[in-house]
Amino acid sequence: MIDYLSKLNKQQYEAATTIEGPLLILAGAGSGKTGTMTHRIAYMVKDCNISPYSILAVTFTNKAAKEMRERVENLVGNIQGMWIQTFHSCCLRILRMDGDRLGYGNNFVVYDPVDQKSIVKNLCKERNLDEKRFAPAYVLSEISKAKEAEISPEAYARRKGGLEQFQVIYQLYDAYEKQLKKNNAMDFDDLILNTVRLFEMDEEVLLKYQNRFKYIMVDEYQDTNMLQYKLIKMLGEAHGNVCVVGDDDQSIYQWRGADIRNILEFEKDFKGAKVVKLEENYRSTGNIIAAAHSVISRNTQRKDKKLWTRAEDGEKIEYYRAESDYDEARYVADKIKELMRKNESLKYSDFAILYRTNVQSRRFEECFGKKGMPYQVLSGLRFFDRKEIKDLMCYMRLVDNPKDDVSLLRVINEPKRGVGAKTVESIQAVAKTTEMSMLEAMTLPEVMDGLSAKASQAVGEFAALINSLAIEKDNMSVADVYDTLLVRSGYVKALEEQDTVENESRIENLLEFKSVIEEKAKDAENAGEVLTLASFMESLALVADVDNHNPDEEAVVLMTMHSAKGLEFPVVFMPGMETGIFPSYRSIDREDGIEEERRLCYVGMTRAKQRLFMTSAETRMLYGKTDFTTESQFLKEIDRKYMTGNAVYEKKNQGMSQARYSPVTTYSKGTYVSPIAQLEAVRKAAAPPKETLAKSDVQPGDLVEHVKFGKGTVIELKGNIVTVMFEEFGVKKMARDMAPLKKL
DNA sequence: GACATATCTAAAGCC
DNA sequence: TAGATATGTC
Repeated sequence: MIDYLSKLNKQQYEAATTIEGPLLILAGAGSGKTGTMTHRIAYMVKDCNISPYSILAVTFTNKAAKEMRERVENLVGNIQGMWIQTFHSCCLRILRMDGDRLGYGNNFVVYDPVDQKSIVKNLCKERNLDEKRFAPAYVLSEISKAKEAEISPEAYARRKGGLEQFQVIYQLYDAYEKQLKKNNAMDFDDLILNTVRLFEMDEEVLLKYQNRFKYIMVDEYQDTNMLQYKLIKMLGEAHGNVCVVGDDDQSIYQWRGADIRNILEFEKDFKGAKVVKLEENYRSTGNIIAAAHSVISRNTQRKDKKLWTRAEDGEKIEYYRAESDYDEARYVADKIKELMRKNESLKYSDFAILYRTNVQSRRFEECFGKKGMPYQVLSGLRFFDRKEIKDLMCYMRLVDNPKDDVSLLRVINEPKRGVGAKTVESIQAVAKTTEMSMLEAMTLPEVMDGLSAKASQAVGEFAALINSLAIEKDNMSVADVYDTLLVRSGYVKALEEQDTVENESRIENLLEFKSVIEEKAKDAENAGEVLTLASFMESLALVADVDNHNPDEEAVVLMTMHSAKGLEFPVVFMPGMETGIFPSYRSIDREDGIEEERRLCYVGMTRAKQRLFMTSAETRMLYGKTDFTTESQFLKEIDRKYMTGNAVYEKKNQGMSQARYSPVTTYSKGTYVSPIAQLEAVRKAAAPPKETLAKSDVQPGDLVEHVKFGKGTVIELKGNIVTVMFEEFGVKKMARDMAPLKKL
């Protein structure tokens, strides 16, 4: 009678039709998790007469939220009033509506990690702190950890005791919080933390949301942290209709603060919880599932469950021990060609190479490039983290809010316009005494008079550009503001002047960004609105995924196992199965570290639908040094029955490489010298003397030779830069800084 | 202030 | 090795 549910298996059906009370859905890899969740929502609306308005579904990524929204819409049609959101966007919405009680203006801005870093950097500079001991990344991770545990700066100071190190961090944490408050800004952690605070402080607000969201669903529950757990707990307490979906075996983000106890102890936290296990896998062959199980079952901290499949056993997993990292890449490339020859239905995009660290992509890129095989690398760097995008966003943010000193600092000398540290300091000093924003302060005579002609002109033009746009912004489209900034800031011109491949791609990215603006403008138009600069900035605050994996592109996919979570490919390669790489050397001395690596291995293996290949290399170049390697323990953990290949790992492996993973700490004259620095020093002493080439010695077209890079051709001379293209790099790369060059 | 050179360091990345 | 950042030089 309910035909849209007829495609579900028994467990899926049970999960989708259990609506009242706490429910834990343990959804194994490839078990039809998203389908079950969307059908559950459809069932609520269509068969239980639950208003979409009462439903809250929370995910971690925009992509997941978008996919869920689309699939639910397909099933039930209009879902107006339903919240399908990421944790952060959900909290942002709540805080915009009801956050005034916390003392923030409701137009607060959201600072991303780049902003956070620049604030901490400035705080360190003001205090003249050692930038090694108090690296921004370290300070921020302490701050973030504290916030996730709801530890205030004062509590942090008390808890960490009197150690000077932590006293300083306390001071920074405290100053950081004050600055954010002063700037009317929140960071990502604050979005969750402040929502929890709001609920704790104002019962009325909490009640409002408890009454509204009578049915709550949480995706990827194994990835929640303490604060997110608390948020859900508070919202769900009144009615207990909390359904969480996840897989403890796929918890691979503990290093990012995820607390696996949330899923392991759900039944304790939510009394009377029902548990449904989705254990039938619809993705992979029998051998792949069995092999993956033989690995993951070694973990001690996990819920008891076992994936199974009706599919055939399929081919065994193939293992190849390559001679070197070069040979490893060659093997993979040849294998892909061979498989495509044998099976005409296979396309390049059916193959994925899933590695542990991003640097591993390099060998594959070189090899694929040489063989003319198409590939796409999904790197860790997100579109909106790219420098040029971030720069332009800061320009726009500054126009939108001229008081935003954080953004101003970022772009005041970007592109280089002759406004250096000295000038910036003098502006900051005046801004502080007059309590003005830097933009206001920079045109005052007391600043201008102290500047050189060049600097004062640059400062004047910069201020005029921002101020005029700030006045005109409401009469202009966002795209026009953007174009004006691109041109009048001189940003594009600066990129064009230095004609390198990198800059070309920067310009491409800036164009891509414009199409993002135009897209948003169109969306707004369709909704009968006009896109304002403010709403555009707002919509970007929590968005990051413009360059996600594009399955339609005819290319082999290269990415980390982390980013492959949730995806699937007919053929998967897992290279670098070596101790130190996978499992990572940073994790091998802790059992919980190894367990997380093992889960990652499980995630990688279960991405494969038909074929799975694992490889390792006897020698690998790492950090500029070639070393012998030891095979990963995970290879040994796979039951022999499911695997073939030239495995040599049963032989005793002489642990030649062990030394490099347990670096010796050496102290000389009280200063620490890292082992890598020591090696570098030795190598440098042994290096041949440099032959320096003056710019006047060559002209474009000349053949030159570099000690390390080999032969190349001079492309151009500009300023003091000699740009040489080296044969070995092909057309793709150019190099600068060519001091040790010999003319041929 | 801008560019050149030296030095250091190296995991994964959601919002 | 290669990128990011600190330091040095013009």
